[in-house]
Amino acid sequence: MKDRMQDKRDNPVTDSKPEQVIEADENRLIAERRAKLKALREAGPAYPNHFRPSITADELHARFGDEQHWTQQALAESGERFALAGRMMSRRIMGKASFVHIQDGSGERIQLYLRRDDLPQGVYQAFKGWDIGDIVGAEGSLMRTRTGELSLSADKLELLAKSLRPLPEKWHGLTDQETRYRRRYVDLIVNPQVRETFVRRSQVIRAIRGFLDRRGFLEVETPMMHHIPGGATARPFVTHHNALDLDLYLRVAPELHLKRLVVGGLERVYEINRNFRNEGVSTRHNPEFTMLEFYWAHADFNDLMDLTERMLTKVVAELPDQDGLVVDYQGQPIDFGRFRRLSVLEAVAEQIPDEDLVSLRNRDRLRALCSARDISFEQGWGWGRLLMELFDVLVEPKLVQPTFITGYPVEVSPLSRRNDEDPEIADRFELFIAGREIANGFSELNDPEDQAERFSAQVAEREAGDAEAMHYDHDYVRALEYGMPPTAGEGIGIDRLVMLLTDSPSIRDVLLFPYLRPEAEG
RNA sequence: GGGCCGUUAGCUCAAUGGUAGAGCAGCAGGCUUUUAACCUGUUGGUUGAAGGUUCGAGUCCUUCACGGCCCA
Repeated sequence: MKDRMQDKRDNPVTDSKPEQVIEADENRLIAERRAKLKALREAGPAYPNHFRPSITADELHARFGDEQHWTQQALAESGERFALAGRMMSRRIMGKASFVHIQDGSGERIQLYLRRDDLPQGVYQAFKGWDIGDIVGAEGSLMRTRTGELSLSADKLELLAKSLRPLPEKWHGLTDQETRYRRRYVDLIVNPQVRETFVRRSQVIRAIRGFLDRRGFLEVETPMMHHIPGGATARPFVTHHNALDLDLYLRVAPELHLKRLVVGGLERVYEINRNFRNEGVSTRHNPEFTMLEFYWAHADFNDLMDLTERMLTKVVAELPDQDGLVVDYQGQPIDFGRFRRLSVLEAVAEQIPDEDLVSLRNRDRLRALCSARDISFEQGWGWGRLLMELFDVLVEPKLVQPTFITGYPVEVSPLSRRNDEDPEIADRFELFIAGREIANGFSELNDPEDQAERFSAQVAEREAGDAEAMHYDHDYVRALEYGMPPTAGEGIGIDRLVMLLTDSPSIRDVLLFPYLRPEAEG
């Protein structure tokens, strides 16, 4: 394999004629740049890799940004030299001198001051033929311009990589949503807040890892390809293993594997990774998305709520540039310092004044309430599922501030442990913020016989036509039969959490490459 | 899946059914501290695709593709 790649490399790229590689969306601007590239190739290596920057733009601004201290005179006297490499974002040519803004790997910009007579013979002339978008290297000393802008006065300048495609316009930038998602690389170049969003995403995940690691949780990776999809009620993607001639499912959740690990004695485990669900695409749903799932032996769902509250508070507090625990999301303040707790029944009763905790468990009563609100339901549904339909419509959108909802019916919680006092209720909670489900956790069902019965019930639902119902996982039941310690487990939707913490209205804004239909040919 | 909106130059946007334009970018020239630099000149289009109505379609109609928002 390596050899083949080497062969390709030995084949000089200069042999290919630009005319032969012109693609459908080529235009005059690109053709002009290709002609310049051709001239570069004839003059020597067109894509050199020897220049090494000594500092980044953000470091320079941090060190020398103080205009009072680092005056033009102070900078001139220091005489320190720096090498910078970055993409040319704007250019102002004034005869024999020019100003250029470059943007480097730090994401920041810094101005270069170029004078023909300061640069080696011919370099300034060559520079005038370069383009915005080209990546350049410059070396020189710092100065401050008349208007006070920190700039590098360059006496060495070199083209490091030619850009063939014009960047979006400097003032309006790139605003077309489709192009921004399809060409995320361009979006990242020209829209600084995109970079900030993904830096923040990384910080959130790092903070979560740190929080769990400090508490003795072990990060693990479990299979993405499952023989039996399980761990969530969702339609899976199907793929095929050729050599084994076997259909496999992309996982909808890592849950059952992680709990096998708890059986095996890894009593605090977590995984932050992708799940795949074969559902619609919207501002809140992407076919692949990132979940944190963690399992904690000798703890229950109440411990999880406490831990989740502490984790989210900590994550928000640790975010750089975050002042306090109140985060603004789409114009509404969200207070990560206060978490409310109430049951599904209480939450629904709050919205329907005439009902109480007893009447809301009556199946016929719930049917009537659904019908009155044009909420469709199926004949086989019990009180639990009917109640959840009401909850989804009446309560969920109103849960703006962080709220733990408890008291989920067992009917909609096939993997949760039953409550000791009320066997129709699961020891489970979900966390809602900004009207969205952020986390789902419960005391795990570790009774293998109960679990076997619930799988059977799910299989019956499948056979009745529910494509989202779970399959029977015999090995998982077998694992439980070896004995799983009492355990609590939880999943947190990382993408949705990051949306909240980056004030992003769409999940696509927190995914570097969100799913889009293929571009039309031609 | 349904409803509404959108797709015009590289980018951001105009254009009563009547010759497709502007700004930026580009190209040529000028300018040795500019800041969306400036000045002069100038190139650039299969108006998302395919049909239809019309003397004439970017504009009206149909279908399709892709996207956005809302709903399921």
